Amino acid sequence: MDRPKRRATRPEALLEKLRAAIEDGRLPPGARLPEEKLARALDASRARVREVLSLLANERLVELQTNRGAFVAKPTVEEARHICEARLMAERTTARLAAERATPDAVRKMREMVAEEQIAWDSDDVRNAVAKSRGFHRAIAEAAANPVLADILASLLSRSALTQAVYAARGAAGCLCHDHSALIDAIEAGDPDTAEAAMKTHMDNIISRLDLEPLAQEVDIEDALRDTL
Amino acid sequence: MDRPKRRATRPEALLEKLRAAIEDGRLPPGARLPEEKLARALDASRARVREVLSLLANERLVELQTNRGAFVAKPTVEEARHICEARLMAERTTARLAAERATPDAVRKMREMVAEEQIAWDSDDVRNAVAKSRGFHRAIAEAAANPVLADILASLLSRSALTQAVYAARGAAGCLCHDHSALIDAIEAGDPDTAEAAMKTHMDNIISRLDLEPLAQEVDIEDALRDTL
DNA sequence: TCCATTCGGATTGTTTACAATTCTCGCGCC
DNA sequence: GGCGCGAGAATTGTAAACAATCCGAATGGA
Repeated sequence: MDRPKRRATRPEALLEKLRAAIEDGRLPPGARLPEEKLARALDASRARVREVLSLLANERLVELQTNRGAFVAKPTVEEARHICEARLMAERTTARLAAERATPDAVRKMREMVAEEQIAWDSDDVRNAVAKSRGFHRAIAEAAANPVLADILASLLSRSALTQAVYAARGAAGCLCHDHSALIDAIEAGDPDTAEAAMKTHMDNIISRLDLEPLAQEVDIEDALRDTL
Repeated sequence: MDRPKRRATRPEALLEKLRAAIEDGRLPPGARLPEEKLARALDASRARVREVLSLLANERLVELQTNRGAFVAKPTVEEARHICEARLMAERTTARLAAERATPDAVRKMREMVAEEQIAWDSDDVRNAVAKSRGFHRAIAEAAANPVLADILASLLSRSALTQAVYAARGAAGCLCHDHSALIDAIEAGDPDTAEAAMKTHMDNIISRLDLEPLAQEVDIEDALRDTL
């Protein structure tokens, strides 16, 4: 019963495709998401697209405006800070648990991800490099052997991708592979404290490369133009 | 334009109603959720009910079986452990942040919740008491002033309610108000370390009152009956 | 020339009906 | 009496049509 009759995309695959497109910036923050075009592009019914959009809205990856349609979410500075804070929490715990539970196989996967990330960086394939970086963090979550925690972290990683797209300082996207290596070493050594500390410095690095201060998110028109009158 | 013409329930209100019903056990784990009956009971269209069910499935509060319908989720022992672990993480961070940021108003709300919880306990209204207990934890999350974190915790609280419904040791549901008071004191004093510690012991208490060991979740029929043959 | 208004196209929201699958109950057979 | 089988009912999955709303362009007037 595996004949190619299975036209169209299954619901979860559909969601995954859209999420991936948003995560690596092919659909940038603020982009419009017309139901019918999505349906055609993904070979699905409009109803299904609608459902997927509703799901993504619940994850705060898209914003649903009544009677106006769906848009890729565009986090405010405020929200970006909250996401970073939550992610710091999740990443630290994940690193600690991974150090306690990681199997050799899981460690191998992490190193693999970092290697692929490095290759992508070397060939200036930023999009792919950032994707591999996410893959690395997901690999850690897998090693932590807690699907609930992994889901939380995955969601925060997705939203982080959005904040990076909006607030990344010029030319400074993505992680530093050096940090990654130190992290893996601590996890492989089974040292939770060191792993957590390494993750903390890693996250500090990531956050410090964000431009959360200077952007005036919403300007008051009157204020802005008062002295030009 | 506020005339009562607004028949039926708005989508988010709908979701909230269902979630609440699941949280406080009016819809117990494993319960069937026929779309049409829900639609009638909530005065909504079937399409909308469908969408809400899909949302709740994404939160793992209901399980969606293709062609078979929706059921209130019934966490396995494994999953229950994972939820507890994740919740411990979220609660500790929340308590710490609340201690750093709580306003007098927020503290007042916490005390209010605890008081109402105590009243409910005294009148043997278990369901209401547990609900107030959740409200208390939510109040802390609000004081932590991080909506992202608050959403994560809220989701984990919902799922915790499910695990409690399945695995709570006989007659030992809910939190201990004594713990709550100590926690609030630490938060009010603005002492993050003490608050986090208090929350940790509180969570340890909650978890220790769960029966996660003895239940054989899925029995192998052959094994179970081998020596009776 | 600029602004307000209105009309048409496009997109979203909702309902309806229909197709497919599963469950239940009753019948016949072993 | 118990088991398997099959028809009917009930429920879910899907698609299509309709209604409501919003956006943009063209028109008319100041």
